[in-house]
Amino acid sequence: MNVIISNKSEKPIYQQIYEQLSALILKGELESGYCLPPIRQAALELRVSVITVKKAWEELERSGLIHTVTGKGCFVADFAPGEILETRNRLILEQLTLDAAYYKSFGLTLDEVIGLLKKVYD
Amino acid sequence: MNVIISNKSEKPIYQQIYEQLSALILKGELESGYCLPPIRQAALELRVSVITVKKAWEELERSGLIHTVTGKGCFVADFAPGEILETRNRLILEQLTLDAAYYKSFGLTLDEVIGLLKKVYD
Amino acid sequence: MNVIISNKSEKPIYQQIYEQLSALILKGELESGYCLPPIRQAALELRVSVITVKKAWEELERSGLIHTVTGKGCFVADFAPGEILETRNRLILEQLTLDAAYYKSFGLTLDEVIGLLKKVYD
Amino acid sequence: MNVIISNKSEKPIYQQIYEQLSALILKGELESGYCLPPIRQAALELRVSVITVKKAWEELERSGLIHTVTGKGCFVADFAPGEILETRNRLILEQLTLDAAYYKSFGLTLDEVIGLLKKVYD
DNA sequence: GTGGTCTAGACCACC
DNA sequence: GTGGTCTAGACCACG
Repeated sequence: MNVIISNKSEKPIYQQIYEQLSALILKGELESGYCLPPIRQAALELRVSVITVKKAWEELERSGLIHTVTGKGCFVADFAPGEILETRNRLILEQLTLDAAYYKSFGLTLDEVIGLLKKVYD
Repeated sequence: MNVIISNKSEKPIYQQIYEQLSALILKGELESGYCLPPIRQAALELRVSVITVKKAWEELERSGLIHTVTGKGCFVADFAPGEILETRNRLILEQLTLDAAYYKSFGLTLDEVIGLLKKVYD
Repeated sequence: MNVIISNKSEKPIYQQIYEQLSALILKGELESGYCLPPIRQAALELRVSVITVKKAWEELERSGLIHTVTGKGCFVADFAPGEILETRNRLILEQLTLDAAYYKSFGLTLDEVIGLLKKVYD
Repeated sequence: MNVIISNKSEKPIYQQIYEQLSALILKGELESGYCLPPIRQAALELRVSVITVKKAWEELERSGLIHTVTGKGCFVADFAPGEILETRNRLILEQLTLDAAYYKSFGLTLDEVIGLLKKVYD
């Protein structure tokens, strides 16, 4: 599953799961048609409630990243060629826009941000 | 006060106040020794609860940005020369490190991030 | 068999099969006495479980549309003259009544519904 | 609240609540800014679990019909002029398209459907 | 007071 | 076996 949960994070657990799985799918590490583990098994592995896992799965389905077949399981969705890249870029751009607003609120110029980014981007 | 509150933001109100005031202080727009308005007056201006304002003030004090004098008011803290810049950079670096981790989780290279950042950084 | 199954439909598979077969019978495309394929063969053709096919067959028998003869097979039922039309109309009227209630709950008049229906009824 | 729940319906309870409330909002019976009852109170009135109500409320928010303010309550959203009509028509058209497909599967002509509709549309 | 999240445990429909 | 729904009850953050 390769999902790490932190109880200390201010983010709700279901969202941590959602974000990590969506990242895995959008990076292509989980291929189309791949069958996710059953929610009850995933709940055991992650040591969270079944409902918490289900909530994350629901978000993934709502985003069009997985497809649920009742009685069979949940499968990574098919993507049209290029669609996966497009979705990835949209998600990242949304985040970047928020981040940029934050930096600007401190009066940072674009060049300053780039300079700092180079330092922390291992 | 120059603080804008949005009920539609997913951020709690006290945090919106905290972030905007800390940005004002760290940008130097509120000088050392400046006296913040009494919380009751600020609450009226911002149309929020006194409790909410108090919580924001407490956060500012915890960050060392303001200093409360009982019975007199809350004052923007004194900063040693350069200290204000240092504090600003520390806050920004913390955020940038988190952001960088997020971008990397999608497999983006530093150059790609910089390219996107240039687009959204008006 | 002329039955199309969609895993992406929100309807359960057995119901998809039931609806399509009942429509075929009520439209007269499957005549009285016609012998349905054995459930195992139907399951292979439709690429679904035998249990699923059996459930659809059971629904058809419950509706009086087919008749099972143990050891021989399942046959489309005999209809008295006019009976098939009557059954068809009863099923459709049940659905139409439900639909009409839904439209009315939004305050639509009969004329508005008819107008919209003309647009979507290719 | 004017919501009627049927345990006999094949539709899940949260969806029944969602559909009826969205109909009320789209019909304009609940005006913009109207504050829905707290989920716990609604749960008592409707004699269902708090979570079930919450699920319905979440769907409403996802559809853009209500707006949740943590700690204050849930309010009927503001609509741009005409937007509410547009949304209403979109929802109804979706349903009508499904219904039309069903009628056509039985071989009904448009005129036949209209004829039957006139009978059941009180 | 409000909503947000999480839990454990149950029953059902479907395959 | 799978997911879908519902329950009661708990704790937290926010105002």
